[in-house]
Amino acid sequence: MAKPSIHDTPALHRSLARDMLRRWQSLGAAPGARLSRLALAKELGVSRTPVAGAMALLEALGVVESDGRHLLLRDPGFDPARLGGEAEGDAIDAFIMRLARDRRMGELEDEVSERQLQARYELGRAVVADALRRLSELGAVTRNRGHGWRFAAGYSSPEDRAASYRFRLMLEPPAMLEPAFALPSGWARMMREKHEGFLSRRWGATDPVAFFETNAAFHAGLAEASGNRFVLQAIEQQNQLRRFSNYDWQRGEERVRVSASEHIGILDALEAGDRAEAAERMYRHLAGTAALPWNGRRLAT
Amino acid sequence: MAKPSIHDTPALHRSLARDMLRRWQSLGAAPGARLSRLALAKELGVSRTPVAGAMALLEALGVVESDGRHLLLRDPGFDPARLGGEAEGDAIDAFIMRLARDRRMGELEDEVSERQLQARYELGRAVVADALRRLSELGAVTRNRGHGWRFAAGYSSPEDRAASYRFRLMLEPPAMLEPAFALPSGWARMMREKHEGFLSRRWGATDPVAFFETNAAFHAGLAEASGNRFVLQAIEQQNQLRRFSNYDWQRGEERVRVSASEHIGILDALEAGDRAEAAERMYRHLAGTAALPWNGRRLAT
DNA sequence: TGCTGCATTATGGTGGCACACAGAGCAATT
DNA sequence: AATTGCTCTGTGTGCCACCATAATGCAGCA
Repeated sequence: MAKPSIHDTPALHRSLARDMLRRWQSLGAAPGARLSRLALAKELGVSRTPVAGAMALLEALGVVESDGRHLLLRDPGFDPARLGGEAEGDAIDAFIMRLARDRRMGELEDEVSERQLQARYELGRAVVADALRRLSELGAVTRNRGHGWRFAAGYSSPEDRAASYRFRLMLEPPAMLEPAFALPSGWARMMREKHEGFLSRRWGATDPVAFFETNAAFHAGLAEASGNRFVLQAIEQQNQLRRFSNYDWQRGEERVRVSASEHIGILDALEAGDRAEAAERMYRHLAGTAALPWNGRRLAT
Repeated sequence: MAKPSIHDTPALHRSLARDMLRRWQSLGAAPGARLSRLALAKELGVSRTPVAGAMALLEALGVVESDGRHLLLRDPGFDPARLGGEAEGDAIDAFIMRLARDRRMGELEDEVSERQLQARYELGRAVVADALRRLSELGAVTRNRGHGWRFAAGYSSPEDRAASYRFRLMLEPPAMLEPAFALPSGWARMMREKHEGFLSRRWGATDPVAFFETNAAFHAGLAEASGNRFVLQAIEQQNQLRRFSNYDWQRGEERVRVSASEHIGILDALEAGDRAEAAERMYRHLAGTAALPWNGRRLAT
């Protein structure tokens, strides 16, 4: 087991290997090309050490060959996805999601201490502390004045929910009218297909989560297309908040169909080049969703 | 020196003491009133231990008197500000400000390691790491893939500056039209006085910083009045970003006068109850400021 | 000269430990 | 019965050392 394997290899090495592979493919590099570790290091903005590690990994996979001293590219067609860990969601993100799930299930008290969480989830101090800090920035959790943390009670309250929608109403429609607004090529088609999937398939048990993520990606994608990083940041934050707090997850099939077709309508307008119409539809979409009665139970203050 | 003094007393104790003092004053508590530590603890959402500490502090200051067993209120008029540490700016905040200043002075490289910063500023690792993480959330600094951090080069770039203003243009005017919008009583008058100070006084050397903070407080105050916590959060983030990156700090007297009078104009409209007019003026104010040529030097990419 | 392997140094994440302090139970006091 | 002092346990933070790994210097080589 001394050979470098895909697993148990430093994350940075894998990540660099993936990046290089992608770059070779997009540049159409031919097998047999000579590679310089030093040049690669400069290109990637990193020192030679991790580059050497990445190349060792690629050599073990037969993508690259070392004739003692020099590196030769052998199989540039290797699928980068096989290097795994693509969306190596932060350990912190993963933990936040577990917290969200357990909270939803009612398996987690309102008031917790960092130690409890450390023990319960078998995590290091750093991860727990970071996650709590991030959640507190979202407003999902607050520090007690003394010890411990408290999951914000009013967190999924109707007031917060309304504030969230009003906030998005201020941002999302105008974002589509930004002068720099431009969708990445292929994005609209990809999104459309995902949404149509929800309309044509029968509604399954795992679909609520899948639809939530599609929905989040839709809104984040449009925010990104606005070209304004602050808008993107704000929308991603809203997504994370909703992901954590379970807004809307239980919306039910009927409402999902409505949402999906509204999204598709927005895509229609965008592809027709009518951004004003798209913004208008976005406004109605958000306002309509906001006005829905919400079936969450009201927590005690 | 064994007596509890204002200093070297746990921050929580001081903070609780301040809170209680404020509450007594706003409730108009009379001297001689009996106090129960247990009741106070419940009120403050904290255990009896820190409450006891806070009361010991107040006793040392003569605000409260202990007849062996019971607590009596003696001097409810004591000025809470004398307890000091009011805006006990996080060590982290203070450090961030030092970084900002040194960066502005060009005394800090583009690329730094945590150790360097630790050594240079004689701080613990935790403070440095936290500060960098917070700055990275603002986008002011980014992690290198390997080791080290890099101050975002394009950070005060014209593009980012424009994005920031466009973001605020989307939020701030509509925020003033929110149905729940309501200014705290006295806020408008207080703000007006501050601004008029800048118009009437001669322009001094320390005024740029003071005006920046007044300006930030003005915008944050309006955001808060909107009643939407997401709006407030976004605006505060923008303030912190601008504070760090030194947008506008060197605007010069003439421009400050214009800004101050535009702010006063907005206050006029609000006090007249004409929020539509106020929002319109806010829009013009932001758009006008955004269009200013910016005299910052452009950093190399 | 430009690159490599090897060796050295520096970095940042992690875990253990200690300390100051918050929380909570209990007997005593009124 | 309510509240307090006392005490003990639990909590979070700072400090330190360790370790995997990234950066870098250097001699050798094409």
